[in-house]
Amino acid sequence: MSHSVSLCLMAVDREHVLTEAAALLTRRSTTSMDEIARAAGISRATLHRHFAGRDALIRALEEHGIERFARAMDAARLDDGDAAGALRRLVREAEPVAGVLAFLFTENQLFESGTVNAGWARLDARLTALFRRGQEEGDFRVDLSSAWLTEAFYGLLGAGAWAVHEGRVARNDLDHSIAELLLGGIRRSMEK
Amino acid sequence: MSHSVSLCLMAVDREHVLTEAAALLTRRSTTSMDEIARAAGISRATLHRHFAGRDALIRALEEHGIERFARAMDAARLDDGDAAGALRRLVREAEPVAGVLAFLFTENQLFESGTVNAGWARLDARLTALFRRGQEEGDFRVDLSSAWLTEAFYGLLGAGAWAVHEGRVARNDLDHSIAELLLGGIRRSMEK
DNA sequence: AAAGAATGAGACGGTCATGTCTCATTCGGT
DNA sequence: ACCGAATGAGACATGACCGTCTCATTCTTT
Repeated sequence: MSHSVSLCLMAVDREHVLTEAAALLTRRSTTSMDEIARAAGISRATLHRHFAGRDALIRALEEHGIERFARAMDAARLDDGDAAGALRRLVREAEPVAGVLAFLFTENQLFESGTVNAGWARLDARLTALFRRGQEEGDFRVDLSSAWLTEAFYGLLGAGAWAVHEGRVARNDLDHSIAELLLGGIRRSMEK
Repeated sequence: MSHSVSLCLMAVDREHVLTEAAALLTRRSTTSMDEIARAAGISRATLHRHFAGRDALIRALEEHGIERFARAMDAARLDDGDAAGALRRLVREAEPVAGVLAFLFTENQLFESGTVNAGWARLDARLTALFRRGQEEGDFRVDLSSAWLTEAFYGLLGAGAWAVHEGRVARNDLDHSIAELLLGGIRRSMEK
């Protein structure tokens, strides 16, 4: 019975292909299947054997990105300690996924088929819950809606990933830059 | 001599076409020339008569967006008063251009022809100068580079425009949401 | 070594958007 | 009313990409 073996190999390939695809598509969202296949070191035929089509590939990438981001949330332990610390941890953990996330966001708009992955709602809910917790604990300001804070989080994460990719921000500074700007804003303040 | 008249009409059409094109392309960056033409109320042939091709249309859109953003900067009087106030004014003035700007950013990546419009550098310079002024006047924190603040500004502006378009943030709150988050951050602070 | 699965290479047809062209029509100025 | 410019409608060729297929080759397993 070679099922388990072949499935295992396919899984490995799948992971690798998705990684390469993400790297290319975040840079240029119109990358062709041929380029993706070549970057992944496989032929276009094999790529089509693993993913029914470009659509399916994007969907798989979406699933993968959602799962990675969910894992980042797990690793950040959003419910532990104060909300600010949790947010800092989340930024650090989510940074590697930022590029894919940004791509999926803009791409989701392209999919006007209406079938949005339910995973997004779960992620949004967890993120919104974090902001709301910070507000309820008196740590975060309440004049900015948690929905907007969620959007802003994604926006800054994407902008940061892009800035690093363009060489305008050092990767080492990224966590600090994003988290500090989000938490403290631009203005200099004496306390806190 | 009917030159002046015809040129005038073409200019009017051009403006209108660019507006419609911007509206469509910000929503879906792969909108076809046909759709753009129909939205602008002209035929595809006429669209091609005004703009040499899709490429030229995007370039014209870029020029238009850059000029609008430059005008927003003028209107915001970046050099007047304290930097925070100037930033607030800029957010307010730049909000209508946010969607186009966001589109042009992601699209510029698609143009890997290397020929980036020099106008971007001028905008970046003015924006960076504002942040630097705030830092030098002791108003803005100095542990975040002005380059990063510039990127973050674009990122938040784009995220805000998107959030409004998706109905997650009220348009009336947008200026306040962006400016306040940028200036003060998420955290609640007693002073300032 | 043999059998079977997976892969690579490439051909093929189909779709879609683009860019160019022509021709009839309409609009505007004189 | 007339004439020229601008437009609309549509045909046409081109090119890119996609999805599918076949066939030879390579590897994996037994």
